[in-house]
Amino acid sequence: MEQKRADKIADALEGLIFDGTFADGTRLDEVQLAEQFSVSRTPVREALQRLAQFGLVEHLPRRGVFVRQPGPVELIEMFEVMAELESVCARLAASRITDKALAELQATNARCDLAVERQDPDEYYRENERFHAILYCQSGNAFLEQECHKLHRRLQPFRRTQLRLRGRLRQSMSEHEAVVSALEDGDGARAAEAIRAHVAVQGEKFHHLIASLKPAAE
Amino acid sequence: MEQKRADKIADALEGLIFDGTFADGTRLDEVQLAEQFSVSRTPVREALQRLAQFGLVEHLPRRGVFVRQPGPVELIEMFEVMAELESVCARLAASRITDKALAELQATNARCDLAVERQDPDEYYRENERFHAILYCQSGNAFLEQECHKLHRRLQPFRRTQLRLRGRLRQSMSEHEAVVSALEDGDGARAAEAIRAHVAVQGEKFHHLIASLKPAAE
DNA sequence: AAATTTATTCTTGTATACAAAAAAATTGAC
DNA sequence: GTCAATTTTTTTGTATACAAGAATAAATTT
Repeated sequence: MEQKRADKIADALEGLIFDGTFADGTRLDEVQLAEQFSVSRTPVREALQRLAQFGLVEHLPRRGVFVRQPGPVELIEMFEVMAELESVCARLAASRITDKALAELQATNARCDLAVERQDPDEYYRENERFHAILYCQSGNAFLEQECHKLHRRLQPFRRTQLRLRGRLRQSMSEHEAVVSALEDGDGARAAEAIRAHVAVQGEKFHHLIASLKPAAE
Repeated sequence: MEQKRADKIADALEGLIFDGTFADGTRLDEVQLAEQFSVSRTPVREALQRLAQFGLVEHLPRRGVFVRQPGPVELIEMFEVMAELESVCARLAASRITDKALAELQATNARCDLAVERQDPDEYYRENERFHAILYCQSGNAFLEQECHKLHRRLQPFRRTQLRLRGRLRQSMSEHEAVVSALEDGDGARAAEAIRAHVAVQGEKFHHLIASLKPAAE
């Protein structure tokens, strides 16, 4: 499991874009990054190409690569797709999920509950991730699972801010329970609707998401 | 819009993988491809990395890149996801589609009909592509549209063989009409179900798909 | 003769060198 | 002084050179 230098650079750059070090529209200079990472331009270029494929940067031929933060509209769209993908997972999982996975889902949810009691957002975050990962897996469709993980990862920085909303943790919990309940009953339609409502950006969440974007948009 | 050499090489390699010139498991030698395309290793490597991101080849560190044709299971999974994505498009389009787009959808379908009459599979193929493209666009979600196009493109070589099934063209046509009819009524659920049934691999299509894979699998 | 270890070769990953294109700057004209 | 044109400089894209790891072949040992 030897990771190439290019991979590590790509990960590092992804982090720097996520945490706002590189604002939207910033040009990423190859030679500058190269000496910053103490490597040649070659691995830097590889990393940038990977980021371009992931949509984090835009590569204009003969012009350079520029950070491409999603705007409000694109973000809403991505969350809509995420909601629909997870909805599909839930519907498929309703008939395909194993007893063991269902038990693990309940256990994960219980740990979420504990995290809410302890007011531990980080722990909640971890268990929440696990909850969704199980759902993806239990769709029984490995390709769908992969696609979900990709988009999930892409939306990660925006979802973290969402969890800081007052009372959001408890509400998120009850939404999880609705999903589990529907899965227990093998009710695909209900499970799909429950997870869609959980993931979709609507109501308060919408305003909070837009507000969190303001600094970067300026 | 000057296309880099690497882009052209990526496209060419994609074609060579699609048409079976490079069978599953084949190692793609950098220097060999480089002299074959009369370029250096650099653009070849860029092209290979792009193909790896698209999932057409697998890149084992320090080992090389190998053609990775999807097996039967993965193919079924991809078609399932495609069906669900298009289903989402249809559901969203039902409430978002413009009158003009609906008219164009009907016109496209009429041209499909003509192509069936003339027994012109190529013409049908083109108009069929257009039908789906309109649907993606009318979801009103540009991100979803992009994702649909990506997967659609990936599945292209496998879908072409499907259209050669006896009587498949006419059946495909009537399925299109069911989608349009539902969209005319603004019935999202019915439109979603219609397009899902249209795209999903089931019944005869399943056997034909598996059969078409046999040569490559050997 | 079989196996293990060592040496050689081959291939990938990285660095550097070069070429072409775009951006910037300087010079010239009005 | 401003605008345009040409030159300079910077930067990307490509080629080549080098280094390190993996596969293979050879040789020595058991």
